[in-house]
Amino acid sequence: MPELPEVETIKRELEEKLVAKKITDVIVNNPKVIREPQNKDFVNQLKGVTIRHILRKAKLLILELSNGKALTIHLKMTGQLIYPGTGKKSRVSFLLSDGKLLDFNDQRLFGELRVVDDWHKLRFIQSLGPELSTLSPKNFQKMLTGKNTRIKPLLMDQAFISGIGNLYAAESLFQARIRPDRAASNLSDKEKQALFFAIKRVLNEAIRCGGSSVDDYVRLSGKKGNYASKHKVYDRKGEPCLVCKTTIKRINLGGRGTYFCPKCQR
DNA sequence: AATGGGACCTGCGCGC
DNA sequence: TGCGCGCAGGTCCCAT
Repeated sequence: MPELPEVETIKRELEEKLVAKKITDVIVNNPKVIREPQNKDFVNQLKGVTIRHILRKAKLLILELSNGKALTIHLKMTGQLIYPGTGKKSRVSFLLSDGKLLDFNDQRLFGELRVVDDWHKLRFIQSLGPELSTLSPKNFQKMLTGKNTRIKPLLMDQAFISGIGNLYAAESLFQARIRPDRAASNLSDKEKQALFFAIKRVLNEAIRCGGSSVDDYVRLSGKKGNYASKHKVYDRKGEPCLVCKTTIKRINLGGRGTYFCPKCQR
């Protein structure tokens, strides 16, 4: 479930550890995670190139390379990047010029590695909406007007706002005291503003904590992030609300488990 | 156009 | 105990 805070955490750690290092070899243990290019070109295009810059767009990691190409990494649900790695359970390992490995692990094989000429042209990138951090509260308010769809699936719609997934949508809506099944268009201006600041606060705090380690997510070092202990509703079905002690409910919205407090959130 | 559901995968936890 | 099933959720794709 890596979302914006988890990917941002890894991005910062990669930046610190990998920039200016060279990829000297690539060990492919499971080619399934390599989406582009399909053949040996993936390895050939990476061997001997230096990692110049590391970027994050929504939940996608982008490593810009000295040959003008980019290595993009999407962790999807169970992807991990570990440095220094062991190569033991990795799907793909990158041997670096310092003699250490960068491991890409991914239990469920949903993750995606690509080498592309121009990452800006990726369809995934082209379809992304803005990140909340680039918006003003007024912008955000305007974007919500006329949207009859339910607020939680809307927040998770990467074409609308990018970076937010199931966990942070739930936590942000709790902080803003808004029920996840409300129609976006019927939120008051005050609620829209509260939501804007709640998302900002939740994402920033999660980044400060190094992300939420539920399921498989770990930081680059292999250590867990610390935000999971701060969750108010996510994965707390049947437990008492930390504010009012009402039992946290779980409903299904847009095919996703959705946690909320029926009393605090209206 | 918005929404729902399935597909992609694997491991875990549940109920019987 | 062991088995089968549902579930976890990011993204794409198709149907309605």
